[in-house]
Amino acid sequence: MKRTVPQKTQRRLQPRAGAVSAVDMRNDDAPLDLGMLPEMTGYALRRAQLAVFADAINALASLDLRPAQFSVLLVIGRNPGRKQSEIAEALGIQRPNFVALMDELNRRGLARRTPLASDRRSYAVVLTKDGEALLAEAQETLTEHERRVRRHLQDGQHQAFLRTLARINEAMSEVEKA
Amino acid sequence: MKRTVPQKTQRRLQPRAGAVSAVDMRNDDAPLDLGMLPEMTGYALRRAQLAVFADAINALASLDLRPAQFSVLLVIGRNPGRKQSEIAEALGIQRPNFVALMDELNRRGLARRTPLASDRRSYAVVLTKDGEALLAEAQETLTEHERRVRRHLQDGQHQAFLRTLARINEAMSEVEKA
DNA sequence: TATTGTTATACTCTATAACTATA
DNA sequence: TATAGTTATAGAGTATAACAATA
Repeated sequence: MKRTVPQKTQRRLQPRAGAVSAVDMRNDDAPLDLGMLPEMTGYALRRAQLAVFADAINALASLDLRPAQFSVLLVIGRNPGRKQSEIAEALGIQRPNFVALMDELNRRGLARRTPLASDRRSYAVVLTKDGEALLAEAQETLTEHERRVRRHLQDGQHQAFLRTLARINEAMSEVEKA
Repeated sequence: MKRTVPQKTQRRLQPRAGAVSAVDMRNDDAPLDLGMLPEMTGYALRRAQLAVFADAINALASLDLRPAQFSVLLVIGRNPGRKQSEIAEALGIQRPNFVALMDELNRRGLARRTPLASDRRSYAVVLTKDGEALLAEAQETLTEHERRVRRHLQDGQHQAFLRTLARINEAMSEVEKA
């Protein structure tokens, strides 16, 4: 299998004595240039969100809860007796994806579906005593987590920061519809 | 459109002769209570990140690029000849997951692997002409996207905002190691 | 022994179509 | 016809173990 002319993939053959290509002259130790990425709002938002979530996920793991499970417990606890689809919508979770989530909370004895007499297609969802207790623990755990996050924001700064995040969220979500 | 009775909120029809459970007495029209969620930094970060990314994803879709593909093109373009594993690490992408990403860019003629004479285990990755052209287009597209995002930040505010995001990212990433 | 690229695999999250039983 | 819950499924994204070639 030998070729004479334009090798199909341009394989860089042997060093060919001194024939160091431009590619090989680079400094392999320098940190990579990320270009415009660090100045992009979305990139910065994503990195910060992942870093904050890593701490929250780790904290909730001690209760065997993931963030989505916590948010479901919280919203059911705050709105007992609402329909399953209302809880899902409030959290931006699609109805089909909510089923397994709810099944798991039910299996663990944390939440229950109860038939609605007024509409037999629907279920009202409520927390069990165990669910309320676990929710209370999770809220304490996440309050500590939130303190860890806010340690890195100057006093009073986090209010303005949260407002900015909410404004971006609302404004960009509107654009989305257009 | 007047009504004599303010039943708007109490529209639980068919009270069914006292057979109404506590669950059924709720106001089904009120927006749900999200509890502590809106005050949590991580929740606000996530919502904002998703909203901003929705716009970026939509913008990049016209070039048949996803955000991860754009970031790979960008970092290769800025650091031509680097090893595949270096590009992946700079973007926080695990080596096994980078393979299919790189395969796809290669299949589309946007990037190439070229053998490294100095270490025959490694490949240096570079953009093709097509890859450079598409990268340039994508950067223009995302610069417009970034303008749309910053329209919602007061003048000069976005610099402080980006710094805050970066500080949170760095600080929380350190904690992570501990 | 350690590292690079790779394969295989698995689990989460998300998104859509379509079924059922009700309304 | 339309809606609530469900099933099935598919696509990304992400994570780890292990192998071959090479260092």
